[in-house]
Amino acid sequence: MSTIEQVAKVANVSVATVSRVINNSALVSEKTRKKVEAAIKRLNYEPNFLGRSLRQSETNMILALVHGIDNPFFSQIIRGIESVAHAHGVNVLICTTYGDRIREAHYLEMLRRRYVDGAILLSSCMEAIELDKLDENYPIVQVIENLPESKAISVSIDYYQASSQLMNHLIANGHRKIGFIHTGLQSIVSSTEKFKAYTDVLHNNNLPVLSESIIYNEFGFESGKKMIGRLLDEHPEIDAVFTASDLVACGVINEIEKRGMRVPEDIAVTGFDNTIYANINKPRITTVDQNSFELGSKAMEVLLQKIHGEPLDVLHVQVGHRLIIQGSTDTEQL
Amino acid sequence: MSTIEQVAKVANVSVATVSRVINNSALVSEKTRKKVEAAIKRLNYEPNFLGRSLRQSETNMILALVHGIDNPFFSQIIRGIESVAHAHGVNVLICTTYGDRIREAHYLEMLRRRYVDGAILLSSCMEAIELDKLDENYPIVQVIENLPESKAISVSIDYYQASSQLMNHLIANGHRKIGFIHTGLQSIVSSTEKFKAYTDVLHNNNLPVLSESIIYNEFGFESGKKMIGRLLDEHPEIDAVFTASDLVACGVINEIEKRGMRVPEDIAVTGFDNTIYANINKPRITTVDQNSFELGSKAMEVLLQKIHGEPLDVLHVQVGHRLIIQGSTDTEQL
DNA sequence: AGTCAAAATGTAATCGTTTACACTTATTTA
DNA sequence: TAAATAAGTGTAAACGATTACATTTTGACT
Repeated sequence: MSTIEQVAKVANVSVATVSRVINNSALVSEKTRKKVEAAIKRLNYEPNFLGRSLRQSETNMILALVHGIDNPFFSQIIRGIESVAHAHGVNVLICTTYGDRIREAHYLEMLRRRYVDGAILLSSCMEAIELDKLDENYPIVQVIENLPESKAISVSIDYYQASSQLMNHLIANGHRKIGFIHTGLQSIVSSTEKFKAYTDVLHNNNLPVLSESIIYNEFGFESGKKMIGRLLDEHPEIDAVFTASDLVACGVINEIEKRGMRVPEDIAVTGFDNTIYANINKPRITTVDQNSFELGSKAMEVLLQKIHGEPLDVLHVQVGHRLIIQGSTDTEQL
Repeated sequence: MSTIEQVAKVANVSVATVSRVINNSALVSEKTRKKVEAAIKRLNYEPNFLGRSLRQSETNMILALVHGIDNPFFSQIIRGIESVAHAHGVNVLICTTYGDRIREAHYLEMLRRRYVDGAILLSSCMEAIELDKLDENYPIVQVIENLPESKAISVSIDYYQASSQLMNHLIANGHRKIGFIHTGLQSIVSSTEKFKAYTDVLHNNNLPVLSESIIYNEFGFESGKKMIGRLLDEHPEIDAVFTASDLVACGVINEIEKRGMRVPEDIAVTGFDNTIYANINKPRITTVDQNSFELGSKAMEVLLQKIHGEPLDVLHVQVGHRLIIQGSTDTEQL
């Protein structure tokens, strides 16, 4: 590989001049620019990132740390991140944690070691104290999840309100025995807010709380099947189920139908996130659109501000959501 | 942030000694090691990766370049890559191209600029010539797709054989009017091999070729719906459809049922990849398991060999596949 | 032609590491 | 005890870029 020095030699100029050409400095005559460009082309030269970044202490790369990449909801958020990042000449490196604390910490070393200029955390599994410590020293932003005690800025929808709307929709459609399927870590906000809305709405309507509250850190099809099975065994009377994600709802519906009941006629089911899963299931699943693309782009905008040292007045950025009523709760939509 | 020099000053030793401690050199006495470690702790020092990498010209990071991250088949492959990488202390940076040549080239700059030690390309959209040029200078490996004329090593299953098996299965089940849904770029091997197998098997059985050959670079639900629509308009007689991916098969089945026909009784449908989509659809979809995890781990092993300059005798690594017969082609599986 | 400012170029320090080599001790060996 | 060896440490040169500052060249103006 060729270096700036070799280019300088070939073009018969100094390394400084070559650097100026690379960085489009105005301080270089047309003649030498031509000469240098020819040399660059001849040697097939590409500036070494490490050298440059070391000197400038910025890399124009950011880290998007995500639980796993096969969740279509996450991948939409990442598209949002990328769109803003690319518009600003910033590259996005996606790394996966699969909920593993050690691996998460390991990738976050990239911040400390100046490999990236900042990080966006999608559903981090850190504690508030660790997060705050990181936040004091490096530009980071949380999306979807936010640790309420933490001072690190976060971007998400209003889970409580969205969940309340879903619950009110179920009640308006005549459901009285509504179950709740708990997935996701107990500690994360999206989970607790959903559950809080669920119980609050029930209480306000003098209805019973029927929840399967074994906690999984899983949003999968199979865990949906397993948990609705348990819930039905315990509460065969339920006529509706609130779940935390579309894929879980798919599993729930699958198991309900396997047991000979119909959705939505016998039991209505709601999902969350408005992913492809909600729309390829038969019936389509009533869900909440989180504006995932906007979640991502907003998060990236905030991160850029932090990177550039601009002051931020808010601790939380809220994005609007949209209720999507479909066949899994409403026969008219079938 | 503190530097190695500050640590050296605090510990009252030279930077070389600090470096030795960091890198666990045997050439340092227990006493000084303790002293240096205390200083490191006190200053909260973390080695700057850029400095180190610049000097050693290796980063212990590799790039996984992928079309998009929401394809569960891809994400399984990436898990395979990660598992081998992490076992060797290598980090995996995932970057997305969405089939955009320019963006792909842009991320591949990371190779040239020494930001990563190597790259794995999942369904690259480069030309063979470009790819070969890259391959001459940097460690790269292709997975799934491989450009036949290229000299860059690749890892995949035998698409031709897998597709033939699917076709023979359909014919064995009595189907005679079998359609083909073309998705993916015309140029990519997985597509062409599938189509070749399709036509070859039909010819061998004196059956007609009925294909919808508009080419999309899309493996989506909606494109499946659209294309089966066109195919049915033109060939209402078909009794089976071969598709290139599970999600496309979902769309195809959805549209068939919307038109009042049943799967598999009226029309049998096959998918590809054995993803979650094949298993949440009703009926479950007959498909081919590509051993995606193994595809990824093999690819990473090969890449490590290339990075370490070990000679490789083969140009292509083949991984075994498995036919999965399910309800979408076989009433007995319903 | 001589003066001066502006433009173009070069020199060398710098970023934070690693590491070859030189040097100083401590330990063994004859 | 002196010489030879080994172990521990330090010095300074890399790695490949950017950039403040110094220097040279150019061109305009008197």
